Amino acid sequence: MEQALKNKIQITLPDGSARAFAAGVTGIEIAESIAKSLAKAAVAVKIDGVQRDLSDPITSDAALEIITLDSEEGLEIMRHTVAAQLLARAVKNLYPDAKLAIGPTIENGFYYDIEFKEPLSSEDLEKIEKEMRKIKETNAPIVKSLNSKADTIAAFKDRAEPYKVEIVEGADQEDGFQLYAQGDTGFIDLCRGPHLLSLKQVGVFKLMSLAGAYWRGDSSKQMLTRIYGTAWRNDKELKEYLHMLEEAEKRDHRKLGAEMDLFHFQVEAQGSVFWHPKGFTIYNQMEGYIRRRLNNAGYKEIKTPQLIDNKLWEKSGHWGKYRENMFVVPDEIPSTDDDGPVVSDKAFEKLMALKPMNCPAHVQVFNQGIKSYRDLPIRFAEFGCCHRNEPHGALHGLMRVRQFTQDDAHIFCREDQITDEAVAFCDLLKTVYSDLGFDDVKVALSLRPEMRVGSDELWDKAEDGLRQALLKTGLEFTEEEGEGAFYGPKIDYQIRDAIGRTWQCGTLQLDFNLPERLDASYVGQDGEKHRPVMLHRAILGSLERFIGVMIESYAGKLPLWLAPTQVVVAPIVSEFDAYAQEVCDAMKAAGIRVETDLRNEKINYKVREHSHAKVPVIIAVGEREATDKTVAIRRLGSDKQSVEDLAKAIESLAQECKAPY
RNA sequence: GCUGCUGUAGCUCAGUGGUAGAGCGCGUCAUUGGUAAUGACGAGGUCGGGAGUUCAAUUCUCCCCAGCAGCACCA
Repeated sequence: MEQALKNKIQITLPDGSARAFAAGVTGIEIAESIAKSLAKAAVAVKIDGVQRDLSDPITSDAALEIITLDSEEGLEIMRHTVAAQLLARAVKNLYPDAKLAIGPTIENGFYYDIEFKEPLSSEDLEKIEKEMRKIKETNAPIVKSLNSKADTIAAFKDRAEPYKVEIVEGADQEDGFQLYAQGDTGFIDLCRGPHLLSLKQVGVFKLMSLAGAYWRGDSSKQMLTRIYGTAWRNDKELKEYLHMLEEAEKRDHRKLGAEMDLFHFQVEAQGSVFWHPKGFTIYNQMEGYIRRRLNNAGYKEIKTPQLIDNKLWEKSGHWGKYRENMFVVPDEIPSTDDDGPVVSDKAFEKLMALKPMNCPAHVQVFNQGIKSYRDLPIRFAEFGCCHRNEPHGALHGLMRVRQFTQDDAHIFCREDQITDEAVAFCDLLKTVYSDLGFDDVKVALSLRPEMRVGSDELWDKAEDGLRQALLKTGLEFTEEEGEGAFYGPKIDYQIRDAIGRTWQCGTLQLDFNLPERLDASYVGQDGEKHRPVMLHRAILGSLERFIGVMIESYAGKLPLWLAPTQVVVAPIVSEFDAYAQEVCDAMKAAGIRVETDLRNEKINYKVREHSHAKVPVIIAVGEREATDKTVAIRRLGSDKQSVEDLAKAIESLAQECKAPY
């Protein structure tokens, strides 16, 4: 009796029901006992919340959940199997010398980092994919074994897999290394699992691209070849995913920027934007909108120098920590002698740098005159144009440039003002994002790192100040231990765009360091000198990048107030050019950005062209409209027209075309 | 910066060891038309830059530059 009890274990299912099984029962056996269909759909189990293989014996009472392919978790496990079993084995079949590194899953797919003797081409990718299909057809069972450290190392040394050896050697466990084999094919892969029971359960997959990636993400280490792939439950899902990728490509701001004639780049100013009239209209609208918001929130706008002597950068600490990202200029008049050097050796004794940040300059403004505790908080805003010497490979359209303008501001305040300032900032940021169409904001509070300046009391106060501010604003947030900057804790804000991608734009950073280094102070109530706390903050981050995000999120169809051309007035026949001009002039007078299209083209052609150019409102005027003093309005994205009285239309459009603030 | 791929007309892209082609756009002319392409004709290119192989290179080889993807870095 006692013996029998010992051999029985209680398995609790997610619905709360419990069943008894013999100790050593496996997940797949339990699934089969519940329903055959469940066993068929099962890909893994969760035992007490931990993912395990269906074939793992369960030896003690446990809460068990069966993971099926329908779930996101199940799909991820399937992708993992495609990477670690199909892709890895296919590569080893075709390239026996290839060295496998790691093959995790990522959003929408997976990759595998592998060292090849020769670089791969896209034809190789097709070859590998073909081989994967062949392997999948074998429906081979996937069998796991548990091994000791020594055995595992020996197995991979035997197979000349140095990366696997390195992984195992670096692991702190001594036992229980999981090796997955496919039947008796001789293929094994090290993996934390779980994996499918057999290749039979694999859905559809496609290899997507090749890229380089450093071993262990370290740029000083070996560059491996990364093969990216995607896998889905069925063809329909794969098709939808590929379609989504196409859509994202269509929204690419670099493409839309060229099509819509907003901006361009050229080699003579790599990484810097040439704004065209239409693009700069958007830029100016954004800047004007933020300026009004900041002004209303008690900020004072300033403008500080572009070129600053390196002495100040030395004091601020940028020279030591940030110099490789700075553009440095000798302060000497260049020689006009064509044969000689442009500047003398001596010129390098006096250097200046284009500012990569505005903060040290803002402290200079703060430091003018004596500040009293009564003056605080002081909020200096600047549309500061910064230059950063970014690695060439990092440059990416408007998203990553070498010259950009921040909607930057620095708040100088007392320690007791941190929370109020942070609350005010969070509120402002929420309002701005909402005005711009971003209501999904992810917030992270980064707390003290190991290496830091400032006392623990100060950090306590600062971290709690930010935490209270977030709670007060009602923004949901996560806390990231150790992720703060050495000079203070920070809040990072990520917005989610129309197709679900996230962008880091806004930030609020406390700084205990810079006021100290640049000797900023105010006179307290006690008549003594005190250090102000400095808050760095931005909402858009960089105007360039944010406009890029707006273009992609709106797929070029910007809100009316931001559209470079808000209205085009097109006569149907040239007889009514004069009326079109009259409509245009009246709208212009009402503050609308409006143009006429008097070209000798059919109305169809004009509608098509301006629709492609993403003009939000097209007004057609012909005989009827001219006679009745009306306009026929057509909105972008609709093929309906509405005929309205001219004066009324101007009034309502003018209202609609206004910025949200 | 690293790895790989790419570079042909304003744009999208064919193509070839023997001096280059399409569509769109652009220009001219005709056409005055009611909501996503009117027609005809025409102009446009040192085939990214440099070197090499060759009788001959846009095509093959090497170097450089730039763009793209990813990595690393980051607003």
